[in-house]
Amino acid sequence: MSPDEKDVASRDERYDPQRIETKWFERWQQDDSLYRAESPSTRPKYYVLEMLPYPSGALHMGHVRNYAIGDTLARYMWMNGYNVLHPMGWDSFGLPAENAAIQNNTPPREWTLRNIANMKAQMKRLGFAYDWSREVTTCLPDYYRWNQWFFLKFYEKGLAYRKKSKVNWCPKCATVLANEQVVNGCCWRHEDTLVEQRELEQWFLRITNYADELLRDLDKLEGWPEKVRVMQRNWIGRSAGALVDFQLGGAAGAAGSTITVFTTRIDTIYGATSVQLAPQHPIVADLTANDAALRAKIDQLIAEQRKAREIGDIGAIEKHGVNTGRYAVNPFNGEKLPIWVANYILMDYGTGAIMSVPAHDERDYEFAKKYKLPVRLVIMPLSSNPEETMVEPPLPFTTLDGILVNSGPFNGLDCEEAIKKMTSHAEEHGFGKATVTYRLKDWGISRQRYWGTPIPMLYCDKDGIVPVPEKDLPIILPENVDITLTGGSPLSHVPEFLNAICPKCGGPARRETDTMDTFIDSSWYFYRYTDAHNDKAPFDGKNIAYWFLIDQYIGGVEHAILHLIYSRFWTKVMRDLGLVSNDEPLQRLFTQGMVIKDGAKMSKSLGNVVTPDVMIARYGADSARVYTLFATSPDRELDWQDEGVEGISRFLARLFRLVNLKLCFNKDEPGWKAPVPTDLSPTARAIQRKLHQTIKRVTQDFQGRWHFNTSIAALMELVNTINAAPGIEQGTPGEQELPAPLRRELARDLILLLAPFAPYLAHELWETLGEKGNLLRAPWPKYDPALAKEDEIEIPVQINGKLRSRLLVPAGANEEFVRERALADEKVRAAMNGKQVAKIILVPGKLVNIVIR
RNA sequence: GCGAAAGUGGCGGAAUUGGCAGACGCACCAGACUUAGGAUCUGGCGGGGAAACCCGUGGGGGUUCGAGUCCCCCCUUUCGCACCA
Repeated sequence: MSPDEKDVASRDERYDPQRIETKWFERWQQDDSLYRAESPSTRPKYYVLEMLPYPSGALHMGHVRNYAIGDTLARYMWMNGYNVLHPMGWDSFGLPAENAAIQNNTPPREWTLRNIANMKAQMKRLGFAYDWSREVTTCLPDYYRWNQWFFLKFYEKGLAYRKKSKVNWCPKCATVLANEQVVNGCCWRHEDTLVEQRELEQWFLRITNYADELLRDLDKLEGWPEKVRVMQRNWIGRSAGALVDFQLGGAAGAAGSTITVFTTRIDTIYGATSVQLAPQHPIVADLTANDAALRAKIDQLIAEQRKAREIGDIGAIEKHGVNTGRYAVNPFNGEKLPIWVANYILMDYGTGAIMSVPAHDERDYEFAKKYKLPVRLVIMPLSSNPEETMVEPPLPFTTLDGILVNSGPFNGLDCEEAIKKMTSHAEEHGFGKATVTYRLKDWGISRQRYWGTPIPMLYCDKDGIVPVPEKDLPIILPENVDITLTGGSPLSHVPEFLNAICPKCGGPARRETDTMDTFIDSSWYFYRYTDAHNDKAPFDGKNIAYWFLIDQYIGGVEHAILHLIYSRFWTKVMRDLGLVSNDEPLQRLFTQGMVIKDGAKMSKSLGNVVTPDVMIARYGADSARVYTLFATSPDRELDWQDEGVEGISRFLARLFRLVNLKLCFNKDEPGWKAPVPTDLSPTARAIQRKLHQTIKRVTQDFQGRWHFNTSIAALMELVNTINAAPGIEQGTPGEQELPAPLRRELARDLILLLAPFAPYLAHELWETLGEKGNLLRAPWPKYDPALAKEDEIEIPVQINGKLRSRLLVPAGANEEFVRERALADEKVRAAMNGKQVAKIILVPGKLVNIVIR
């Protein structure tokens, strides 16, 4: 063989991912119907969705992992005959585009669209099977016009309103944030930037109208991780209790005004020994009107609260307060209680005022001890021993397992009953009522930024707030806006946008110049995928009826209370608008783990970033994809190791050579397409058994826990097993231990099992094998339980629980046989050393344990 | 502080229900082929020991014929919540 010939041969034998992937990439580019979902269709549907990315410029490994999981699942479902909807889009409004525009002097639209083009090319190169005919780009008018349309519907229903209030302001973003976007008092985008409070007039969506339903329906979401459900439950923070009015008394002014407290424990009200106000409580201003010294002390409390918020540990600061010298009257017993202002009372929860019951509340107890306020026991614990009922508990005693004492007419009631009766009592006498408070607040959606959906509202001097008529939608976001100007929203500096005509009176009107929070875009985008080009409506209900619910949603857990609660809210409103009939959008949610390297999140500053482009160039897309699935199970954190990708690349090369050179070296050989004979040699039979066991394992991984790492390990085992077959190296049929039909079956099923994980290589080998049809529509292989079954098994023999020997017995061997073989075993006899058998534990097919004395 | 998840070789990780701990891969060691090897193949690879054996799944106790798996206490890590009245 000349050197030239050798080179040619070695090139063919080598797994060359660049050659293979480029070839298929080009073919797939030419056929945009490959991954198109059928709609309408009578076939069973499967809607699998990964969270759409923000087009930041390039994909990172977290994206690759997320989309590899979804793509693998989508391909598996296709091969199982489902009509799969697997779309992709771009969450493309948002602040980074504006920042980039300022830095690079590129308009946000241009920057964004360029990033989209780049990331879309990366996705295609990675072989992700998306139905691009349904692509959704939220920053384009054909999408955001429906944000505006929805906004008008919300407004008609009273679900969108404008109010002036204290709002979260991020100085770096130069805009308002929703409560959900504030993390530990800081901006979710700028973790070191403390959010300020500003008084602004803003648009809000009434998500609190749905608080109860959002909470209740969490119980229905059985396909969601419990972790996410707990986070949403906490965020909604429902708390049932009562409001009670305390009349203000005292020497000066404001007589007759009241302080309303919120309590969940009205049953302890006879134990109240003070009233505590948040330092920002409005009535505090009256109380301090003539007392500069007191005012100064209260300002100090406010400063302490702010400090605590900065530290991020609100619970850890010392409780501290000041006595105002005034008192309030307990409406149940007429008692005069001193009014204090304290740093542990929060203005943004309940009413910002509480009754302090030291005997039955941790915090009140701590505070009362510090300031020597009286502690009055009003609940006695129930004891299982009736003789001991009246033993005083250690304080504070905070549970509901007790009965009332020192509580006038309510003495003797148990706590639960007392809460009901005392609430009614307060209602009947007009000084209180049952109420429910939530931690969830209405969703503030105004943003003082340019790159977002314009809010379709007008301000007319004569008619006030006027919605833009539906026929005038979309309100187009103007181009060529100078976004560097300060003072108000960027759009307020654009006269041709700002100035409009009032549709009611025809007079001049001003447009709203704030834009919408981008979480609106992602709250309903997955409905748009079902009908992406509809220009009459956001979507057609027919399509929703077929495609919804989304069968599987896959993304990071960081959106547990942002995107995922807004999306649920949006669906419920759409249902009440009659647009959809489902109560929830997502049947199942899967949150994949983060990708880290060297123990830390990949980041430029740490220099530990691995980019998809480099991985593709070095190993190919298949290796990068398979590695992200093999390194660990999808729900866990993935610790990236470059050597690991190397190992996967070697595995794919081994598989390539096995199929290409050893299993189907000659497709014309006689009997190639014949059925697999039943009289296989023991070696061939063992390999056939391994094949069926592998099909079983991989199939079960898809149906169960999605532990694709073990699926891929199973494929490796299969490849190793076949490679170890005697004579497999020989390129001539006569010397093969494995008959041609078995080799064909092995190759075929191996390729099918590989197809969801490594689509490029699978397609290449499918063609090598001479198969014509679309691999994505080829049926998933079925295992034959009879062929998967072992006919001889190894049984460990233990003596007193310690392994002493192993027996090789036929699979169905009866107990007596196994017992005798075990007792006759040489190693066992030696280990028993003539001792007496006390007991023999025999687990059929599993083990023998001989207990000796 | 409260709640959840996790802790297994040098590393990533297997071990669906209590039944042979360490599958699979990486790294490493030895060998083969080779002008060469960062290619490929073969073998080895938890610790101790010459071996028989002994020890070993964060630590301590328990249940069981048998525990990585179940129960109790403790430690560590990650995540969530955190004066929510």
